Amino acid sequence: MPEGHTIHRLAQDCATRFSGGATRVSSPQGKFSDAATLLDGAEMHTADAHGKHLFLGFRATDWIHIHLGLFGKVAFGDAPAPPPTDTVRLRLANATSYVDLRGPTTCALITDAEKKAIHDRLGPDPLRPDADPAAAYARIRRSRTTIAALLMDQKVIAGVGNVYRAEVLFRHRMDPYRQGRDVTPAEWDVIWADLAELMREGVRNNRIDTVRPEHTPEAMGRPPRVDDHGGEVYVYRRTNQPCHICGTRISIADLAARNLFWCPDCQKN
DNA sequence: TCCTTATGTACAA
DNA sequence: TGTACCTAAGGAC
Repeated sequence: MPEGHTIHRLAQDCATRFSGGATRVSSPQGKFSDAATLLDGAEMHTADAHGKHLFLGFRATDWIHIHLGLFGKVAFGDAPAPPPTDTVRLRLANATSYVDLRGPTTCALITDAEKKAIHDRLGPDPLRPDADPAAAYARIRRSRTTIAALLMDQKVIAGVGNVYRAEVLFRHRMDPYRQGRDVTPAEWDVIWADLAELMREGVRNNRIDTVRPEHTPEAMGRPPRVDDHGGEVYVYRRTNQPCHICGTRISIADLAARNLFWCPDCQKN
């Protein structure tokens, strides 16, 4: 479930389980073997997240840079760690815990300078305390690109993925095809604040829930949603199902090679 | 057993 | 814009 909230939660859990003390580092699958050998036995002193990027700090200037991509998965467990399967790209283990990383787009050993370059090319992350929403709006306000595409652009805002994109636009009744330059400062302020709150809750619960209390299945007298992504949502992956608010069937479209979901009746502005 | 799908990104043309 | 990459689950046969 790799949107930004997943990565921040991952950073927290890595810090809880592995900071302080030696960490065994290995790459059963092999693609990270050389770096794993260099780091094996060192202490993981920092776990930092920016958008969908995770950085695990070892020694003075060594970082493991992880990006889950679309398929990457992480599994934590308590010691003793079972024999790894042959798809485990990275395993960290200590006396009490282990974590296995599979299928990431990126798992690489990088330097401080390379880490900084990644931060520099990413937009503000609503989950980071240093994030400046004005920096995101500065790009949005002069763009003719649709707000749906801008929200997915990690240079504009870091950490938002396809679920949060669809859901935040629905929550503010915004037409996904509206051009960035037609989004007002007041509208952006509200969207940013809402994203920050939704994503913080996502970190807490390790899942995405976006449905307001008055629209929950219990409040609306409908059956609870069952979806393997785990959360309760308005439009994401609800193609042709009735909108929770107005009953119109949810639309799907292809936008920049990703699925876009929205209610054509509620989101006309 | 094969095919499809997925919450993502980078690079080539 | 198209394609490659990484993995696993679910459904069709």
